[in-house]
Amino acid sequence: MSTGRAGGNVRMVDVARRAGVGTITVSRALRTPHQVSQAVRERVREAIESTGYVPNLAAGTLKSQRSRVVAAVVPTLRNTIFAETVEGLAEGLADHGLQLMIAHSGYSLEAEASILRKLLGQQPVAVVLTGTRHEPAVRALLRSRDLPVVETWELCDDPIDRAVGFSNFEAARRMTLELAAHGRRRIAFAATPPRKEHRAAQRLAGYRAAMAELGQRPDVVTLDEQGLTIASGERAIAALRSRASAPDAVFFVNDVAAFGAAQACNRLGIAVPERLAIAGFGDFELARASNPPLTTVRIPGERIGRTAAQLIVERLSGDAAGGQSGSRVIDLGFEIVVRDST
Amino acid sequence: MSTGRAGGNVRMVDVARRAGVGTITVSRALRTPHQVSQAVRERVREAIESTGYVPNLAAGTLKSQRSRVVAAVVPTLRNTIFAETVEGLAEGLADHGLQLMIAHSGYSLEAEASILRKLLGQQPVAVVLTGTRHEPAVRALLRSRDLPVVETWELCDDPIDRAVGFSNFEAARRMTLELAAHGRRRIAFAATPPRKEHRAAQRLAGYRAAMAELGQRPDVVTLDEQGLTIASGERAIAALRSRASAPDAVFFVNDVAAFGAAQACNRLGIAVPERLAIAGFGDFELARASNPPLTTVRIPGERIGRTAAQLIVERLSGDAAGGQSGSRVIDLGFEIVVRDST
DNA sequence: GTGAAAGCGCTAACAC
DNA sequence: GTGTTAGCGCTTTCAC
Repeated sequence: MSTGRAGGNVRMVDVARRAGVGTITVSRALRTPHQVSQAVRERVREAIESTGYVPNLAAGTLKSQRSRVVAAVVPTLRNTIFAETVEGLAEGLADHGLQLMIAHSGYSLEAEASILRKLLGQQPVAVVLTGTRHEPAVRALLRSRDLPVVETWELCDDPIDRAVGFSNFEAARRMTLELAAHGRRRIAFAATPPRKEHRAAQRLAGYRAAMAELGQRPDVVTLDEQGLTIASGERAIAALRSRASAPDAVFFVNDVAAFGAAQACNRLGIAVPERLAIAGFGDFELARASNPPLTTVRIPGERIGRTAAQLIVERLSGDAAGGQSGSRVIDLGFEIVVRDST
Repeated sequence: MSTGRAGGNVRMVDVARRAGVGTITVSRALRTPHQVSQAVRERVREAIESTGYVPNLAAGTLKSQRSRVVAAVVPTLRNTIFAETVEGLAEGLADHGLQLMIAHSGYSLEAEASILRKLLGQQPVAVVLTGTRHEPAVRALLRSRDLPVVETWELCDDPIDRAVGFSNFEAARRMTLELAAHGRRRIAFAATPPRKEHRAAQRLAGYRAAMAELGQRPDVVTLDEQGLTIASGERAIAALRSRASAPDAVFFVNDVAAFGAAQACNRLGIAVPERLAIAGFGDFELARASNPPLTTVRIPGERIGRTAAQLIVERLSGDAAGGQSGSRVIDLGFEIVVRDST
């Protein structure tokens, strides 16, 4: 392997020598400038500039037992909604000099566990996970350390440390009741294949709960394995047509599929919302662009990230580990957005 | 700040003691297992398991001057297309035990430079950048080190080290000529606001070149500041209608805006492609889902990432730094996909 | 406000 | 195939 040489081989001593100070002064000028006199600070700044010095964080991390890295695991980056959370998180952290290290698990809990183990080797100061379902080893691993951990996108009675999100169950339940309140009788739910994703499963459960409250039989269509594509929504409509008893509303687990469904209806001459109401989940831009625009559930993707960042910063700067500066679980809520598709 | 204690405080010595070997043997069992006897390897494995040991990479990095981290800077993660590149890259690297550290620049070259400086502190073994336009300081900083650097998404005569991508100029030029070949006379181009993104600027230049070849006057509509949203495409159509001389084709810098344009046409009763042809760029799923489906340029987002990973791995495992195992610039090409919108 | 000495936990180099 | 020794470049601790 080629070298990847440390710090372009300029070391802190080199800067110190050039500035005519000790290394510790350079270190302080960098990390706690207020502890260094104006004049020295300036000399150090110049020395850094002229040498092109970049601190070797590995050394600092090793000595101080504290990196400036936060590790995060998301199912995928391809889904805009996680990307928003990640950007919110990255920005919130960067404001405090923390760097995000992201890995994706492909929705596999096993992958999550093994990735996390690798990430922990980087000595992160905090960990952000997606969801509240993890391998038992993950909880153990994280709890045994004195690390801030934030679980996102779901709520949870017993988080590893903190959780920020909203109730997927409640959101789906409310949307289902909303459809019923608007006079829909046979409300179907278009779900992802079972077990794939806990958040999707919770939405399905919320739908089932609402149907039970309404005294109606649930009617679940399963979307393709392939996942949440526009095409899968189109195929779902095709599947529904070949059924004996047609629903008068379909609630999709995701806006992307709902959009595809609306497109398919347009093509097939199925009047939306007259003959079939369509609802989605996520409030992506697609929902507004759909024809007709989709009724959906708006969820606070970016705010989840920002809030997670804030929790981490608080916990890191707060007094000792357990600083209870708020609840362990933060519910950012959701919003039912009614548009013309229902 | 709370501690974020190293390796859950189990150190390599602890594992070594438990397995009845020296630390170096544990180190080897982890990194080069074939150098350790079967029996010892097994004892070490057990010791690691029972102690819950996680190696402190900071120490290894410090000593070996080589981390297992690759740093990447992308403009944004919100754009699916970069997300694909990032996932391809992450997967390609993970196969070789390398961890990706991503940061986003928000399309700002200054931000890119300052972010990169921070990332370099993490002692990455390689760097991946988006685009080939950077602050001069970035080139200098990277060249002064002996690091594999891959610039992506564009081609370039003089890459910092390696480049993987396709010609945005050529792709746009070819699409424009394609539209002309299909009989379009007044071809407009819907561009992003100037200077924002070099790749978009190159597409505009390709369009202009094609128009010059055709002996026609270019007609450029500028999309909203806000960027590449469906709504911006809709507004572009509105803007075009209020013009004296209407184009008979619009080539959008991006599928998302093109999709919005097609929607707007449907709403306004502008026949696509009869009265107005619409072409996009990117071949996102939206392009296929559009009504009519969009003619567009397909670009190899994920392959760019995979190829970048491969180049990095090659350069790292190859002989000394300069190992010329291929060209410095890899053109993955593009594909004009003709659908019903033109 | 500044410095000197010690050592974080690994791995390279060299024994055996 | 395995162990010993030394030291990576910082930051902590303690002194001034």
